[in-house]
Amino acid sequence: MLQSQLFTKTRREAPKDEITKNAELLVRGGYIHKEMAGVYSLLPLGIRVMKKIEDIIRDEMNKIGGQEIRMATLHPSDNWKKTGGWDAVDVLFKLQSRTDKEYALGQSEEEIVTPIAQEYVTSYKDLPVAIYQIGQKYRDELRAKSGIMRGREFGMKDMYSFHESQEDFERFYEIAKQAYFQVFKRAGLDAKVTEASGGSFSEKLSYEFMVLTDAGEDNILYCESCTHCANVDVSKVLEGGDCPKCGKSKLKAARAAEVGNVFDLGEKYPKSFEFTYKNKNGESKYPIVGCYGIGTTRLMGTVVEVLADEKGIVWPETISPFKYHLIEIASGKESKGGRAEGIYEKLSENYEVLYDDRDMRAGEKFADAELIGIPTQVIVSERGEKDGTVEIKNRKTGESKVVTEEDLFTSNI
RNA sequence: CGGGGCGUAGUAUAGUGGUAGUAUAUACGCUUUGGGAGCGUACGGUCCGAGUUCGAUUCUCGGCGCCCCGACCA
Repeated sequence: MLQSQLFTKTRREAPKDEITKNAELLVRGGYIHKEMAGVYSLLPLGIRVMKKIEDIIRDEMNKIGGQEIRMATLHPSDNWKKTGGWDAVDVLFKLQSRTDKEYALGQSEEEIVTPIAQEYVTSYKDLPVAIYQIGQKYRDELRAKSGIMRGREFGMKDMYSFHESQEDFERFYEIAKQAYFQVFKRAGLDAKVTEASGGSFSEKLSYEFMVLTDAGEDNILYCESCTHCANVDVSKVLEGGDCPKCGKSKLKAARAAEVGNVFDLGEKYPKSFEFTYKNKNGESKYPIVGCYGIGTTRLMGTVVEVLADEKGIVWPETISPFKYHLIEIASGKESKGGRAEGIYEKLSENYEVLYDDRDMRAGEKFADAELIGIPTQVIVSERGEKDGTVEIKNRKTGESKVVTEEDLFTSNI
């Protein structure tokens, strides 16, 4: 894409109404536009990042047998009244039509997915099944905060699985857990999963996937020698205490952002909708339901928080809006055009390229490129004109090297 | 929801009970061109309502909005 055609542009100064790094950089870079507290629109660069995040999630969910659907976000109030959520869920946005009908905006989709599954799951042969969607969620938060980390409207992947037994749910949970780790790893994050809260069999399982960052809202304790991680509120060992799992290290305290979670919903929702299936013996049974969320918007914000440096955003290649940022430095009067344009044409046959063809000085282009954060910059100027080379600069490390155009086209860099 | 802070050009900021200033952005011209260039010109602003006052962007009250801390986060 030609950067001269990109309708957004960067801002030199941080907006006065954003303090957090993720919002400040994403607004300055032209990724997002704030509509009101806790509500942001995604601009061309932002939607590209979001789509990549969604594609990674989609890929991993499909691999474990998840089937994608798209549920309504405008919900009938009856469903929420059946489950009790209409009165119990305080973050539920409720709205009234001009004919006094009541609706809810989806803050989670059990009320919708359960009746859908009910229609098709009638036998144990139909189980297990996992259904997911990626879409917008609405929550009437008392206080939106931390930029895109906690909004009133946000993107989320939510999957729901239905099982014949608790054992089968837990079997599937392990599979989903590995898929979640893959998602976060592919998106450039190192996630930890909290241990189940308490050991009592009467308590339902609930796991949270955490990424260490000061921008998070949770305080956790974790072990550096093993995978142990627990929320401070439920941890039975204090900071500095021996790890209850491996005993090799002392627990460390940290701030973390919850980027994903899992809930064991048991039979609650099937019961609310009288959703039963027939087991092998012809008996009617309620399925066990599991719910798995990943906040896509929050994931995007977390990546910015964790990887950005003082110059701007640093995207992992997997979710960067473009693979290459081609920067033309037209130091001489008439060197503009020709060479860089040809490289752009050829390079964009195989890769996503943002081509800074704007008539600006080098310093401003470099500053913009650093703010936007595409991992690999390709700098074209008269320097390599004679021998057909360009400069490749790594956004993260700042290291640069000279490569031939041919090597660039074949990504042999 | 409790507490605190704040609303001035597109953006970021000064300032004043009496004509609102700077930077940046934008447009045009000339010079410049590997780290956010220089000069000149132009365009553009006091959140909304009420009150006090001869006069309110400024003071008072109310509303709306934004940020931060806390609480909350099936």
